[in-house]
Amino acid sequence: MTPLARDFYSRDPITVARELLGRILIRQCDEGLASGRIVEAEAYLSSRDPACHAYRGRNRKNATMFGPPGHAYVYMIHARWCLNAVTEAADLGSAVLIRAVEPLAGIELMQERRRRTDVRDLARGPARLCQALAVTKALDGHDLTSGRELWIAADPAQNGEVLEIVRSRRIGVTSAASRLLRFFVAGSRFVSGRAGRSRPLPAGRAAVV
DNA sequence: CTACCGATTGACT
DNA sequence: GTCAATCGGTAGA
Repeated sequence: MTPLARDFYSRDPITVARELLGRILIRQCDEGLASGRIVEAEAYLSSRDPACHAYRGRNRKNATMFGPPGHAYVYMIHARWCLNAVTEAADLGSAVLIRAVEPLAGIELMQERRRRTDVRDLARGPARLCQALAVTKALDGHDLTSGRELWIAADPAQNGEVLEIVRSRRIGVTSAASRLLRFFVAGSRFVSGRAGRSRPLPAGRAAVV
């Protein structure tokens, strides 16, 4: 499982968010290995996006967002951790929030960490995913291209299949709420929020990309 | 030092 | 569907 290279992340966050879907997020630590297929991600567009933590410039908390692309930006919200990948270029502050993965390896480990047995509840949501994969502030600034501890790789089983991707408003954001910067795999049961219930698209709510 | 907030979750009706 | 607990970071006194 070779890690995606820096070039992958050195593109605009919308492209990276879309292309992260279907890739494998891998967590290796003393307890063992756990992984999942990314099925949901959101783009945060630096100074041109009021919902982005970097919108008002650099501070102590968001410093890693302004570091090199391909590094993890981990922050706490409502007493829970969330994982981003820094994108585009250093000093810009754009990133992709990884919102959900479909559990693959290490399911028992994830069940212990989450204290839940239902596989659908293990990593559906940005903070659940971090709990399942033991992602904390300790990994803030970690290099996702290193192939150690935490990284992202292509799915060897995908074989060039094309994913059907749906685009919608981001979840939970209070500013720039109307922008369609959330992407998820159509029909996946492992997507958070209003998604699994795949109804026809009420105009403006979600659109197939 | 205290007050307030949030890119959430889980329990509940 | 609703709603309150959650706690580290930040701002402000």
